[in-house]
Amino acid sequence: MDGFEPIRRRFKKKEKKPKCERENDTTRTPSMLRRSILPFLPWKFKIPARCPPTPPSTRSSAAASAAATAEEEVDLSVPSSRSPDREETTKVRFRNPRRFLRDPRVSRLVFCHNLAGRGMIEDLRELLKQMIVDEGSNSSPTLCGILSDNFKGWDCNGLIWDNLAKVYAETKMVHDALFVLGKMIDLNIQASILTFDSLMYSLRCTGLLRAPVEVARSENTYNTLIDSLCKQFRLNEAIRLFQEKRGCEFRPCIVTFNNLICCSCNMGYVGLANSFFSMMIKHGFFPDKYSYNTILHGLCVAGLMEEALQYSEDMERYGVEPDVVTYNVLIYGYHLLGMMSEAQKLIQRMVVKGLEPDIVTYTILISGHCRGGDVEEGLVMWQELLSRGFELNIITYSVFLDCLFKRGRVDEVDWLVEEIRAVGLDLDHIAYSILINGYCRAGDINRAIQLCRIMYINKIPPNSYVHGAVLSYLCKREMLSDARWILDKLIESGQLLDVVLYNIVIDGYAKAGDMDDAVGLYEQIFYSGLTPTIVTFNSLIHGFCKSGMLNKARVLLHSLSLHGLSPNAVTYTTLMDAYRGEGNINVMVELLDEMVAKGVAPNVVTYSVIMKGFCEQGQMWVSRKILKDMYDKGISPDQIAYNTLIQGFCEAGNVEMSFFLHDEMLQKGLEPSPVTYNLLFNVLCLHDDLKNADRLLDMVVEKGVRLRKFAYSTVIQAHCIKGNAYKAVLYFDKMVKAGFEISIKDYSGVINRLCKRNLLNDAKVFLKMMLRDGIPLDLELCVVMLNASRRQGDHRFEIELQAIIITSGLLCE
DNA sequence: ATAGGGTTAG
Repeated sequence: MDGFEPIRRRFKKKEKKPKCERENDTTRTPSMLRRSILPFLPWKFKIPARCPPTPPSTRSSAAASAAATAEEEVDLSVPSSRSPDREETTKVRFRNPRRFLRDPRVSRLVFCHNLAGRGMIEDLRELLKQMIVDEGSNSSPTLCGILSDNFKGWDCNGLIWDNLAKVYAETKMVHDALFVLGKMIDLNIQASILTFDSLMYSLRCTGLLRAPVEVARSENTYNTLIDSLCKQFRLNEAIRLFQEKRGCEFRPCIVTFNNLICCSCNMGYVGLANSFFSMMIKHGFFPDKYSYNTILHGLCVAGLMEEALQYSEDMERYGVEPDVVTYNVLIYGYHLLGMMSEAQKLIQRMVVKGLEPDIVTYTILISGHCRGGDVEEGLVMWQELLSRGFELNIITYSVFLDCLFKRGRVDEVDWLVEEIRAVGLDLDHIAYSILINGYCRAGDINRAIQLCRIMYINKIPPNSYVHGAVLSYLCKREMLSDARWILDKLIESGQLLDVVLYNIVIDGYAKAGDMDDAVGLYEQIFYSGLTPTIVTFNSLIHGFCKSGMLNKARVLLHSLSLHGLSPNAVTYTTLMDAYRGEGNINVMVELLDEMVAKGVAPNVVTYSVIMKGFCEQGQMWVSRKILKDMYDKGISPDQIAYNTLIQGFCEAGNVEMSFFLHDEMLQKGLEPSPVTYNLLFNVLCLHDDLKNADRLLDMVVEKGVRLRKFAYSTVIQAHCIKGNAYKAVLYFDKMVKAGFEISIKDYSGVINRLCKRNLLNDAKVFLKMMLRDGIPLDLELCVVMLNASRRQGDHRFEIELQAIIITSGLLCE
């Protein structure tokens, strides 16, 4: 009975595995555990007393075969279907039970039928896999013989055959799998699509791909085969088979067309999907809701909203009613384009049509709002979702977790994870990677690594997203040798790595100005059998620009086509920014022209770079015009675009225009950023307009805007310079209350300026605050105050300061 | 058989 223990535990808790990691995953402990347990299963058979075991000496092969004709009834003890802890007895008829029940293969196949009967398919497969491993390759004739001789007519017998074929396929014993499949055809047992899938997967690198076609040539085989190829993203082979066999050997069905459309879309070939759509109509099929929804999805993902809407109108015209999926697909399309207002309009339309938004609709909306920076609206949606009583799933929770991280609300993550656990959901590999990415970005590498460990414990090994998060963390902190060490270890492990991981480290080198290592790693990409992407080149171009090798960068731009790559907006913007940095506006504009000529659309960053370039040349009004053009071109300027222009006008001393742009931001629904306020406070203070600076500060704080420390200290120091010590103290206090960490620099900035204006008594107020906060004096600040006290003849303070200098040992440093 | 979540570059 001992051997049952781990198995029994499995009855109680069913574990879920991420779909994509099911295949090929041999490191999962449960299966290793099970594999080591299963051969020792203490399966008990009670051989009837009237049928004593044959003494070994009399067991000749002749006797055995003679006895094999008799059929006898045997009692079998099996775990009870109601309670796995108990056993129950089943009567089974066998030909020659003595012989067969001593054969472990037979007893295991009995167990297999028992498991299948109770729907425990995973355990069934595990047991079959163990048998196959024990028997080795070319064991299929023996096992098939036992199955067909003794188990014909048993319930679930077909299931055993099917899974035997599947497990052989999974164990890469393809010849055995094909043998079983052939026997199944003889016995008229239908093989499942899952089995075909497994076989196809095992055969994909061998020359045996045709084999299943040879053994299983039913009307439906080609459809199954094409579906299976589509599921494995082997579009070329699917199309080849479709073209070769269409008309003569099989008639495609609507599902096959839908699968071909789906696969084409998933691989990014929407045009091809369109052709299949037309071809389907030519074959006399009416596209159904799956056909429409699938192609709509493909169009939406490709950003072709207009065509998608066209299809959705056709759909209605031809009497295929759009359903929730249709609307969700369209809403997702708008989400991808960042057009959440259009998405909202669609919701209204679907409600008018009597369709209720479901959990997927809400997930898309929350994700869209949070990604667009409107977390408040995301929260409203989240509340609505909760109030509707939907049962939340891990995807919805993941979206919300990601929102929290992206808005820097890291302390709220814990309770959400707590809630996920409380409702009985398990974190999956995406949820983990969101957490790990979030913690890495928040700088909490310890939490991230702790989560990696938990992933291993839960048998969800960290994947490329997780490795990428850790590598980015290290690269951002210029811990490049550590990043490289990890990357090398991953390369050594022999698995084909995601080129993104190379990109991250190459970018790290480029940003650090280490172009030798950047180029070295770039070459390693080819050694690893991978291909660089446009991101790889953009990082290299950025690196060359940063190192002042602009010509090299430009040459790289023009060599992209040799690698089959096209420059994108980032490529051009990087180069344009570099030439701008050198004050070479001409080349910047030249590159812009080249970019437009090549059909690469400038984006909001490109425009910001151009505006900055013109501002730096004193042409603010040209920049202002560019900002207006952006609206005409349908590109919404972001905070950085406005800040760039505001900075231009600030540096030109045009306070009025700076504030005009600030107001325009608010009017356009764009929340000014902390940088916007830094610029505005700075320009007011430079122009001695402290009245307005105070007013703005009070107003903004009142509104709950979180300012940077720079904004406070700008105003405080301006007051010091003007000698408004009272105001300086007031705002210093507000800065402290806002929770900023105050250092000696903040105090010395204030004290310096007060001393310069001979406001020694006010300087003393700050000195007291500073000592009260436990911040030690430094020599420089002492000397400043010492000189001021001498100038003002404050001998007492002078002596006090001298004493401080001597007793604190500042002179010895 | 169709829909929703996570990495890299300016």
